[in-house]
Amino acid sequence: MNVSHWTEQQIEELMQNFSAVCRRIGLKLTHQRTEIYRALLSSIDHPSAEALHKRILIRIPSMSLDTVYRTLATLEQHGLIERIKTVESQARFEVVLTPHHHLICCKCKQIMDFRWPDLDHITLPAVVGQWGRIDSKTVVMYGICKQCAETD
Amino acid sequence: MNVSHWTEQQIEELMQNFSAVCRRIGLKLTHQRTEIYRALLSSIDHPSAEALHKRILIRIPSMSLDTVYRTLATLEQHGLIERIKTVESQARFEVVLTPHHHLICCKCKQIMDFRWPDLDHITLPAVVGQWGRIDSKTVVMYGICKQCAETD
DNA sequence: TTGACTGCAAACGATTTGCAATTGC
DNA sequence: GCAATTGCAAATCGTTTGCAGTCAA
Repeated sequence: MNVSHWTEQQIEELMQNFSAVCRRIGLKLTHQRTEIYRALLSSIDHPSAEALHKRILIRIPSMSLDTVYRTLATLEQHGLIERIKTVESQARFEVVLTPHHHLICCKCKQIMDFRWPDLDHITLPAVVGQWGRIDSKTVVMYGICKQCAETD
Repeated sequence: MNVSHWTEQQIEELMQNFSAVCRRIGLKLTHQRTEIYRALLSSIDHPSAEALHKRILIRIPSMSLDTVYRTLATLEQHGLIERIKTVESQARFEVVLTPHHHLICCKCKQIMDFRWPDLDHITLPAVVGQWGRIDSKTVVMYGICKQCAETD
């Protein structure tokens, strides 16, 4: 299950809060749902749906992978968890230009490049240096581009 | 095919350069390979393999999707094109914490969070403001973590 | 009781692979 | 001529969906 951000007691408090929120927004408190949330709370390593499922199976052998996927989607919809932001599933390609960053419009999915030389000059947080060697540093910004905002 | 970063003439120059590089590194200059590269050069919108394939089909109806995938992989291996960096194909989840960024180790695929308050204070490039409304701003850094670097 | 939720199995989309035929060098 | 490359079809992987049974409220 690996180490968590939280102590056992904090986890219990957060689970209480989870129950309260679910009740408030009308999500049924099923065994599966609470266990999926607890497993994610108890994980520090950003597990994938499948990794999370494997962990939960140890405690609840009947848990199905579909339920994990569906529950993660539900919890995400209600803002209880976050999918780590990336370009959608399809990989996209580009000819190598100079280093740059990406603006992604959540509506039209278009990606715009931009440069940000200042970013290369500001000091990185100390933890980054402690972590290891950095090969690339990319900012991904999500938002709504003006065209999409206007055609709303 | 949509607008390109380049003029017709620049594209021809870049194609010349492409041929030279392929010859140098021992990649055969097949019709498909050059057309895939040209199509990508002529695209400004970060197409997916499938999108690129559709475009090429107009000019070369026999082009197979597999070849597009394979060629993109080959060109990427040789550093001629870049796959836009994201977390690998699998989506990963986390409980909502405070805003943070990600360090991803290319070897062990582990993701580490870090905060970077300074980033929130520096001014964004002007183009970003012109583009539209920003909802989120995430830095993804790729590299090799110390553990992996040591066990090498 | 009843609609929300689950498990199962089958479908799905993006990508990769084995293989035989083709092509650049 | 030979190895690299291609097209085809089938396999794979992560994820989603239809459906019938189950369970929280």
